[in-house]
Amino acid sequence: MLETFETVARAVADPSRVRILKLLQGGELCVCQITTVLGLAPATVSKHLAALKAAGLLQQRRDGKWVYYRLAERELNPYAPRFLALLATSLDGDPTIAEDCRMLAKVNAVPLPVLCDQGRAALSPDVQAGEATTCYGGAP
Amino acid sequence: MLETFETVARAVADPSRVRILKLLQGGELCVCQITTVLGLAPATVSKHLAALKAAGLLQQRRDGKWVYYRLAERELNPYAPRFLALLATSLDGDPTIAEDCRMLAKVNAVPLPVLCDQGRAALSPDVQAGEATTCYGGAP
DNA sequence: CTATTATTTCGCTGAATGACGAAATGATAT
DNA sequence: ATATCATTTCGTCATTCAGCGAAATAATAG
Repeated sequence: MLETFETVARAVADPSRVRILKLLQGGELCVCQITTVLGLAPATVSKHLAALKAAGLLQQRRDGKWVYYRLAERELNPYAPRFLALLATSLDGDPTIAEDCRMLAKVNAVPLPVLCDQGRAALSPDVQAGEATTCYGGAP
Repeated sequence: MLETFETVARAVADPSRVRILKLLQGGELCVCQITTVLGLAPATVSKHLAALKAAGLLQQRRDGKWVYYRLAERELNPYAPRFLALLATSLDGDPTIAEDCRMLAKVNAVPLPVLCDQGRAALSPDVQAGEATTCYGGAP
């Protein structure tokens, strides 16, 4: 029980994993999308996702070649929902999280095959003016 | 901001530190009391307490030779109260936490000078029957 | 069946950390 | 001042872990 709690707490105690969780507040994303936003190696991201899933914070879904992750709605770990709730109302003003959010908007504009192939090189060099790059419910 | 969050999350992501926080739900305790309950070296406990304090989860008070720690009521870290609230309603059924609670009852029965001097050797060999060793509001 | 592609696992390295004993600090008491 | 005692800091060791590249796996495409 203490160990169960610790697993979730440890999962949340890493900035990269928090960034992933905040990204997924906007809905499910495939691994290559997350990888591109974070700017980390696929192996690293995959490990983080495995840790978050092991903590009951994420769920997985396979669609063809792509694996999509989303915030857990199933309660595998009794503490997971509480940490997710805490996170849902935290860090929205953080510059890194905000930047990730902007980056996600760009990533969403690129088809998956192109994104997976080219990574960040597939992104538009700058945000198009006039486009409402809303993130997920938060203020700009 | 992300770093501020991380500091609290990391502080909570260790079982010894969680045990300390749960112990302090019953009110302030001096270092030697915490040390005795946890069964760890004073140096180790001191470091944990410093980490918890740095995370804004604890406050300190000196009374003569003794230093008392308590859960922070001052908001030094904006995320600290939320983690404390989460912890307040967590782990009450955990065996380790429950055992710590029983141990605390014994510790409270010993005067501080004796406890600091003798450590666990000062504790009664077993719980006295008929004594209501209530912990902190939780069910037995 | 054989690429090709997305993701995961493996093996490694450098950095962070929990544990302890020993020494330093802060405070009281003699 | 000197001694004593509680706590903290320092130095060390073993373990853990984030990050990466390379190799393995899983799934589609040809």
